[in-house]
Amino acid sequence: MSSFRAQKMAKKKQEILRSAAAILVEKGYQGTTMEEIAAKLLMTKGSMYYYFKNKDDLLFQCHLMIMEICLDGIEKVIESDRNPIEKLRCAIKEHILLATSEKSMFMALSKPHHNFSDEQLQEVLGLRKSYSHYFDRIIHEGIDKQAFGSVDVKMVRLIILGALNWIQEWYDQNGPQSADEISEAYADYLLKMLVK
Amino acid sequence: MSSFRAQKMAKKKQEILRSAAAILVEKGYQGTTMEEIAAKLLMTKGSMYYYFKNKDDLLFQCHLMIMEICLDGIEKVIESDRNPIEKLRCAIKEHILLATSEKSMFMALSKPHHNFSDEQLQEVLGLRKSYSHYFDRIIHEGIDKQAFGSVDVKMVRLIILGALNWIQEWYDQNGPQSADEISEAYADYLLKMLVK
Amino acid sequence: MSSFRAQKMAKKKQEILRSAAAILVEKGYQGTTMEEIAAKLLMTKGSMYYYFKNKDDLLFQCHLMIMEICLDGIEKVIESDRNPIEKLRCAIKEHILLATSEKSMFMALSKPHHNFSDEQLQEVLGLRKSYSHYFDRIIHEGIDKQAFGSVDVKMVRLIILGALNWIQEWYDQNGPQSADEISEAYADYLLKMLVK
Amino acid sequence: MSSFRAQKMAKKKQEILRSAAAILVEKGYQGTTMEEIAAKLLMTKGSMYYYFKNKDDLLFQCHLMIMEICLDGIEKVIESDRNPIEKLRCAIKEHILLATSEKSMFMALSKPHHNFSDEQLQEVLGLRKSYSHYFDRIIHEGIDKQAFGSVDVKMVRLIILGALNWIQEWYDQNGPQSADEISEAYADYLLKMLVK
DNA sequence: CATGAATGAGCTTTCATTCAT
DNA sequence: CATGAATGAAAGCTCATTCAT
Repeated sequence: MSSFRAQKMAKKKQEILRSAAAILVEKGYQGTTMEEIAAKLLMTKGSMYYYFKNKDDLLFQCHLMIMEICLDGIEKVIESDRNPIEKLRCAIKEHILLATSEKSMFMALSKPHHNFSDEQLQEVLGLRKSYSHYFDRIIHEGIDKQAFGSVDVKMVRLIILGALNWIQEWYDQNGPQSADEISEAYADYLLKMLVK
Repeated sequence: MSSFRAQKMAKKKQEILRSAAAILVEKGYQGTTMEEIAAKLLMTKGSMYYYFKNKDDLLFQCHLMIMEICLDGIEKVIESDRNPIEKLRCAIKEHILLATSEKSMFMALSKPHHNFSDEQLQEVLGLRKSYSHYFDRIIHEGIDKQAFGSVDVKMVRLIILGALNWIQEWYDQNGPQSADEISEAYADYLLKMLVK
Repeated sequence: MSSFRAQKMAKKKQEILRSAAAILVEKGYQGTTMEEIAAKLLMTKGSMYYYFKNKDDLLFQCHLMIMEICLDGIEKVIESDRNPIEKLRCAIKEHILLATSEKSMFMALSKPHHNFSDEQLQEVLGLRKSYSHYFDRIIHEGIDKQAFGSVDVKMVRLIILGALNWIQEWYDQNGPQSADEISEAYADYLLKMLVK
Repeated sequence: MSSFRAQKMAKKKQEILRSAAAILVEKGYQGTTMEEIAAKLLMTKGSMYYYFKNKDDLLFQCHLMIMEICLDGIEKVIESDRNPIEKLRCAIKEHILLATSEKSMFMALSKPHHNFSDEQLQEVLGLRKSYSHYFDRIIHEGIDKQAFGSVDVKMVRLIILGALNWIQEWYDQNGPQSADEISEAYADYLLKMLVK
């Protein structure tokens, strides 16, 4: 009943967010206009405001949605019964696949400080931290199980995430390398930093 | 005489560019206003247009300037008589130092495609390619001299530059780690991907 | 049957008008949104358009309703068998009570010229004129019966109505003076202008 | 030098304020658009923002300007060596002349609470209170000197100001009565409330 | 009848850009 | 050369209004 309506609204919101994410990743926050987002969905500017309070809100929800997808992905990896090496390889692959196919804007919005309210910022940073922690956990596990050498966990994680997020800058859907090949190669090289 | 004038103008241009770069890195292209840039230099908006055709031009020159600094840095490294391992270590350190101290916006401006004219874009991409090639040359040299394993040069370079450029996202001047320490650690870990 | 429906509709209309009047008086015509009016009645924006053609119409009907109440009030006073002094005193009291309790927007909407159609404007002005005439009649009656001095009727009426309508600007339901006390005092002072 | 520029800017500001005041009085805050104000001065919307931070600021300065004019007027009356009756008569005349000729919006903007920031509101209310106090002072003086009966000062002042402010609602520059005649009549009648 | 959803006109505001002085 | 001033295009946002269901 009312939940039906609510669900329909939620679907529409998701649709908008998905579409908006692509543009936001492409052009950045300031470079994206509400009109553009609307036009891509054959809507009008005004209609967006039925679903989202304002541009900031839209961007924020975008962030949340993508972060959730990312977190879902890595949580499954964490909970699997793979060994740490395989876990890290999977996490890397997953991240790259999201970043290339789903237009993930994970951590893609530089300096979110300038766009979000304090409250929103806290939530975004919290989720980012969660995601980072999952990576740290895998690395720690590897060290404990002596699969990895005793590295500076935070540093290594920053290197890995940096390398992964940079892919969006140069990845070309029609380029010579498939996302799969890239992720395979990335996983191989990055793991060399860790395995004994 | 006219060269005197020209030199004075060049100085002023440099001054503006240096100041603008800092703000541009902080707030992004669209988030930075001409007024802000002018205010920081105690100028007025209008005056900027004596030195630069328009905002895009300013951004473009900014890019050129920073790229030149970066290229100067790596060229010196290339021409030194260090071995490949030391060269790569130096290049990494140099890049990080520029990225943290000089507020380099090297490659920091994502997707320049949207702001530059075709002509400008070609020049920027050319310089970026030059910079990349220098890294590639060091890696190739390492492989030839059997200091590095036979890696996929382009892939490894992308990983390295990605990791380096990400530093700007989290680096905090007042944080616990100095740029020096970071660069040391980064160089160590990244080299692990390469050395046999 | 149809009269039953009609009656039910009329009731609803009244309900809406009463609620709308309060907000309109508070925030003015332009400051009041259809949504606000609807929300206060737990309706939706769209539903209002079943009862009223548009916002102007709503405002117009609002005016009519309130004017009718005011006119009813003063007509009863006129028809009573009080002497002119008592009639004027009553009329003043009645006006103040309406203005403070019932949130009368009598003449409260300044410059209605900008919101109403010509036709509507004529009707509103007509009713306003009627109301004014009732005051004039009382004053004339007082002069004829030598209860009042021979004043400029229109001028005195304008003074009285101005003083009365201003009350809405400063009246505070929780203030020290009750509407009753205010009306008592106002009547006393205003009558001093008239009585010999 | 710089004061010359500043003075020129101040002049322009005044010019805008004067023009804006007229429209604001006519159409109210929400009904007035920046474009209208600009158009009347053969300017463009954008230019207004060179002189005023935003619409609220413009309105606020408008208020201040008019209040200052009003206060100047009544201060001169207060300081004159007239007797209380003449002072009150002058104050009333002055107010009416301002309200009719100068398009005074003194206290004309109903419910300023909805448009001003707390800080601004305090200042506006402060000035209003000052103006009111001047009237009170005259009335008190009259009572002390036994020119007036012992009336409720606040009440009488509210009646007077209400009557005066209402004039804007019906005054017509081309009407039969001149502002002078009106003010003469108003002063006469209103004083009857006071004199013994 | 009522409403959820969509629309589009209109408003405030920002800002790159221009130009007379 | 530098600047104060002006401009206009474009953005974000609001809201009266409509309409299929």
